[in-house]
Amino acid sequence: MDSSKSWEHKSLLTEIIEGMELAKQLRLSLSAASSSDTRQFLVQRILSSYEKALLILNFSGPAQSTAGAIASVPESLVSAYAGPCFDDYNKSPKDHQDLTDVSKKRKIMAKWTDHVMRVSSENGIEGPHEDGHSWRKYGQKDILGAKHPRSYYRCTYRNTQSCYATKQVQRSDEDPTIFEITYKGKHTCSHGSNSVLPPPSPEQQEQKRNKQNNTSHQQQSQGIQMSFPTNLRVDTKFLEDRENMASPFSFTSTSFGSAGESNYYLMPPSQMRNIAGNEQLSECGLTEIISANNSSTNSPIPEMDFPLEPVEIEPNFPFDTTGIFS
DNA sequence: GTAATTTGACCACA
DNA sequence: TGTGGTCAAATTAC
Repeated sequence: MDSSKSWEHKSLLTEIIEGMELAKQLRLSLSAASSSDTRQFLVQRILSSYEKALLILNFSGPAQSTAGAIASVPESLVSAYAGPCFDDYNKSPKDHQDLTDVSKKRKIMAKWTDHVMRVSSENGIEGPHEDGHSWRKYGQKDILGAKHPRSYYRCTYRNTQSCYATKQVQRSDEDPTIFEITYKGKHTCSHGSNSVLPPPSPEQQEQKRNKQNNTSHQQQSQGIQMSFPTNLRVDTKFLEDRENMASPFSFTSTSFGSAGESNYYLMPPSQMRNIAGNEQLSECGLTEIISANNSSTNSPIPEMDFPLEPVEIEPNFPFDTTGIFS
């Protein structure tokens, strides 16, 4: 690591640690009935701190570090962003036609990629991700050069609501606890992230079948929101810069809908709201998601509730900074 | 009984 | 022709 990288690393750590400290102060402030001005000030400071950290990431080389952070965003978030307006940018009318013509098989599939992310399961169980959508597995294929087969999922409501969203899940060769997930298409069904409690994902169902441990049961009974801090960790390696992204993220709506073949997200909704603004995001259907995320502690979108949950800012929160920023 | 998963076969693309 | 994506019958789970 050269000196500039080291400086960035240090600055990032400083900003993130400051954000944590401020969040703790805010928590104390909330419990201590301090003035709303104080709280707002703390919130502003927290957001500012994270903005700076993200800015540093943005300047410090696109694909590696920032993409790593992207992978830390729970799939649900990314998937949600990928929803309403996420994929029309690269589909021609013919593509839309083909989507409804199953006999054409994979004619257009090569151009379908919406976004790719990697999620990691610390306990190694299958299915580290839950995105609020209901998926049905329709195939599995051994991929040349890959140690693990690739699984293919489509929306459960493909037939009933003509929802043609699909995803591919592949276990990483290097780290079997990491899953590379590729989303394709958009959800047009009404059973997505807005459902009160989504049906268990195929991965969760597999967990149930395997009965590997009690954790999955606890996750299900307690709500999915708790599964992120416990089961997911930041995948610092993330994706290679295969899409040659000029910038892995920007705070404008373009990064959500028309940036290119693939899109990578690294920000929790709260950050996106703060930086991008609701007006722009709403074009992609983000407002609904974000407001839901912030509107209630009993969010109907449990997996959206990750940014400032107490567990996230506990002192023992697994800030694996060596992995994040290396 | 219904829904989801598995898996071999088929098809399109490079 | 090999590979990846999808189909669909058979199987399994609930």
